[in-house]
Amino acid sequence: MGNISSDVIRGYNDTIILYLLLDKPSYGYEISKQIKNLSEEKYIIKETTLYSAFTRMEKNGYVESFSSEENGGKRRTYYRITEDGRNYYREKCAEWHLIKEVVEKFVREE
Amino acid sequence: MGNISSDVIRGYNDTIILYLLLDKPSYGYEISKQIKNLSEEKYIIKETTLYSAFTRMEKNGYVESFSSEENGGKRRTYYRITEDGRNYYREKCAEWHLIKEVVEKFVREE
DNA sequence: CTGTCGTACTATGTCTGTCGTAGTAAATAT
DNA sequence: ATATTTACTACGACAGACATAGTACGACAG
Repeated sequence: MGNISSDVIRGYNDTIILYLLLDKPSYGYEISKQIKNLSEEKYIIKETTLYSAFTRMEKNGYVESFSSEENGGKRRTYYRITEDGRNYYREKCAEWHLIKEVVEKFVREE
Repeated sequence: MGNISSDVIRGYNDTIILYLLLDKPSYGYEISKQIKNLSEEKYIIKETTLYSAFTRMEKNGYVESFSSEENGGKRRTYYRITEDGRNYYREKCAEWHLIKEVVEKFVREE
């Protein structure tokens, strides 16, 4: 339905992913499910978007990856948030409040 | 300070511009001043971003342009919002409420 | 034992919007 | 006379999202 356009969420994909890594490491498929569930199907991140966000954030030092060989199941790449990642997340949260304030001056309510 | 990154405002430039055209036609320089003032300097749109938004939106039929030769001053290109533009603006406002709801599930307050 | 579905990715190339840089030119202020 | 403000246009670069496609393993049904 009233689907979210990629341009409006664009600035927040990293934030959303980092949020889901705050408490424990996770991996692509799980993250994508959590986004879908937490947003109540309102936002479903594209696989390519998600995985390219991981590589980008690893390059920027916001997350680090490790492999799970064990657990019998399929091989997965887990990501763990770093201190830099936590700081970046906090900055993005602060920025969100600013953005909200600004955009709402230009959105007519009714 | 904590300046707004282009990625987060990206999806809203068109909306912001259209908002400022709702009541009367306007032109680049004026729009850019109004964005700056209304946002209390929190968001200053880049000239190139603004003018390319105009051309894009004209192509999409959201605005139409006309020239002011008269008035003695410099030649300006004015833009007037169309019916399609108004509809698009309304859709974007609705989307904003959705986005807000979604993003706030992933932003930690404190 | 075969095929389909769900999981868990990787690779590649395209598109769009923003931005950096630069330049033009008229009007206005100093 | 010169600098600043106004009002754009042109061009090229870049980053993030996306479409499309492909790989590969495990589970489970028929």
